[in-house]
Amino acid sequence: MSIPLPLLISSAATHQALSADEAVELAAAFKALGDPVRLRLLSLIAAHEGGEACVCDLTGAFALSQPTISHHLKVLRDAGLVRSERRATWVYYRVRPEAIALLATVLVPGDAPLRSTCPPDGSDLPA
Amino acid sequence: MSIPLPLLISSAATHQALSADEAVELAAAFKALGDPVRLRLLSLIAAHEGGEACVCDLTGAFALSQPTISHHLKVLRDAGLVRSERRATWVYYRVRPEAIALLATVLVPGDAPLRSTCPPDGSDLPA
DNA sequence: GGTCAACATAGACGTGTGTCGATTCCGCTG
DNA sequence: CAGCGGAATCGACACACGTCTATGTTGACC
Repeated sequence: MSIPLPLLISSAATHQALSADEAVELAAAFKALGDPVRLRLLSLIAAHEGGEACVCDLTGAFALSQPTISHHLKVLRDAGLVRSERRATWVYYRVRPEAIALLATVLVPGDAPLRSTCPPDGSDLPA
Repeated sequence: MSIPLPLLISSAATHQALSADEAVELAAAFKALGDPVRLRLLSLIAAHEGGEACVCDLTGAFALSQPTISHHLKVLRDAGLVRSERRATWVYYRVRPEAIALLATVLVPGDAPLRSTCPPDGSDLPA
């Protein structure tokens, strides 16, 4: 009975318009995605074997300097989209799926997905 | 057999890392979402009755000048996230659900959603 | 036709962002 | 300990972005 129309970009909990605070927080994450290099970095990390990649795996994929890649990784990490972990000489980056899933949920409210309609089973986001 | 891990930020069609061209296109859309005012605008439009709102409905929700709101609406329109239509004196804005859904699909590849696992029924994105 | 309201465009200004080269930090290994 | 390679930080610079005021454009109404 709720959800009168293809209601998008809503607060995941209430399915209402975003509050100013929610918007600020979410916009920071989307802003981090708003650069082609960072999108590809995220993609490369996710697609790399084991779901993680060290910086040396990533720098080669771009015609950019190592500090620039490092800067973009920092932006992604500050936005909460990736985690980093030092192991010996190398630093490994890994995607934080909860953060990505939250963004997707905001775009398409969970129990009214656009692409396929599942019977509501009450499952919620992991963590 | 495919999808070794929580594979995110992938090309919707191939489930592989994004190409440079895909990344440029998608980043432009995410960048448009990377501002709190634009996120709230999108949210307000989607939540408004009939799924559309005129500019006069939106300007009152912000402590910003009318030209600034107009500017943000133009950014959203240029990114393909909303449509605008003039009716008499007023211009009505409406969300383009396909565009939003595409972004969500990139974040969480369609047939391996994070939040609920549906039986694959082969349905694809509308339009 | 004149006037008014809704909305868009133009120009200006301060701040933020992406990139670089140079340097520094950290941990391994002779 | 010295040296080396991987990665982060620093400082600088050009450009993009968000906001404003002022002005233009469009359609309705007297």
